[in-house]
Amino acid sequence: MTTLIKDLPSHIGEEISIAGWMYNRRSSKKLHFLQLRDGSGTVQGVVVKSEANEETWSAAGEATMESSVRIGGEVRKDERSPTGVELAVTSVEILALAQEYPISKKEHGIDFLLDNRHLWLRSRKQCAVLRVRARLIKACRDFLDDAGFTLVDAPIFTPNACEGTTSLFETDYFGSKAYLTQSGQLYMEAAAMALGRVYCFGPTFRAEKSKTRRHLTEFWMIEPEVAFNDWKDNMDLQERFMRAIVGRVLEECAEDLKVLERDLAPLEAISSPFPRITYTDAVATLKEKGQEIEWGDDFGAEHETVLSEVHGKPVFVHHYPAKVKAFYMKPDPDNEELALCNDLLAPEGYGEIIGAGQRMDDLDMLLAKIEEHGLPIEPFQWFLDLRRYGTVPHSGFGMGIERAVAWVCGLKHVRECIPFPRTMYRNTP
RNA sequence: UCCUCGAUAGCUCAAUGGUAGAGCAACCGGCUGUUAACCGGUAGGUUGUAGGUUCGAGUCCUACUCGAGGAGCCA
Repeated sequence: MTTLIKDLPSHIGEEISIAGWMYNRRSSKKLHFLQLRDGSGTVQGVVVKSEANEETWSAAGEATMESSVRIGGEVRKDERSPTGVELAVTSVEILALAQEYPISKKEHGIDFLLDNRHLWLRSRKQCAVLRVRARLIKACRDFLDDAGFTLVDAPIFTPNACEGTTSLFETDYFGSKAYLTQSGQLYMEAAAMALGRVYCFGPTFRAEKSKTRRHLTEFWMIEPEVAFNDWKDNMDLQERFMRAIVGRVLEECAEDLKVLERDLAPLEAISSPFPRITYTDAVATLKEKGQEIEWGDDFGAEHETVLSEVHGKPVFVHHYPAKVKAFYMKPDPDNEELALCNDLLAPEGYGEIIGAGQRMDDLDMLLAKIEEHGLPIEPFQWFLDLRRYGTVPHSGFGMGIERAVAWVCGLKHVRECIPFPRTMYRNTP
């Protein structure tokens, strides 16, 4: 019978057994302090030479860092322990003696840590990030499921680009070309015409040679799409969505955020309404702040940082120039130069975590846009069918999971927000 | 693709052009309560690769390889 470390406080005074790994040991002549972890938590096991049998004492001294062990002992209350309990060890069984462990207690460089990502995952902070990621994903899905959305999985192999401009990973598909998806959105538009409210959640691939703290070549994106929602309904949905998921993480991951030393104030600020500014006003604000930008330019990373710093909470920027956005964005009927789209910029310099828009629902205009962007018509025939058979206004958005996790956890780089990051120069381990 | 920076012990880093060093990890010893434990000792090196300058190169020069940060693009 194995007890989880996290459950130890409810077993005080009992003789129990735990199974896990020894992540550190501190020893003196007559004492071993075994630092143990099992994935659910950590606890200190104390072996006293005068009280332990010889076998237990020597096994405790022989276990190397990260050896897997089964430890038996009595759970004791102890005020010196951070968790309030420790284990008075009566038996130590070494399941597998670990070789010299590469990751030491001192600091390491990022290159070494990424080379040893498979081992780095065992450290306290990385475990906390993975738990926050899992909770955040669950919060996303729960929110959408409860709001009447149906999960619809989009294909990973696709015959064509969703957005023409970005580069795709090309694969051989039985002699012809196929690409790894860069968005499930077009397929969600089809699904929304069937089920009304839908979303997909899956991996996304971009072959862009981006080398920044906000980019991965493989990342996860959640993409809701809603029939009959206009661009404004869409922003309302995003705001409720963000509030729900960040709120859930604040509630359920307090311990992990503490381990990550996350300042909670910027996260708690999401409870008040998010500012909504037009692209045109945003450009004016940037000029006031001394930024170099002209109307019609897309924002750079620094522009996004400056804009989000003005408000200290997520901020919507809407009505971008149609030119800088994808072909499927619906133009504003009052000003065709503008698109009915929005981005959500996270505070603290985390940049764009949501890209959103109302979709082009008019067949002829969509045809014209596809031609304008120099895209082939044939692969898009099925997409055009959606406009031929009962087209409706619809809109949706995509949120990058790693960017959201980076912001929530207060991490500098998205590569720590995914278990095994894929970047331009790294696809191992 | 472009710009900047970097590569020295297993790891993190030092070393004015003049004998390659420290801390951590490992190993041995010491310590009755440690919290990245502490104290003493041992071992550990073709300084990323290939050339060049020099009496002498970890250090200066050239090329290459690998990586990091940023730009563009995006989530």
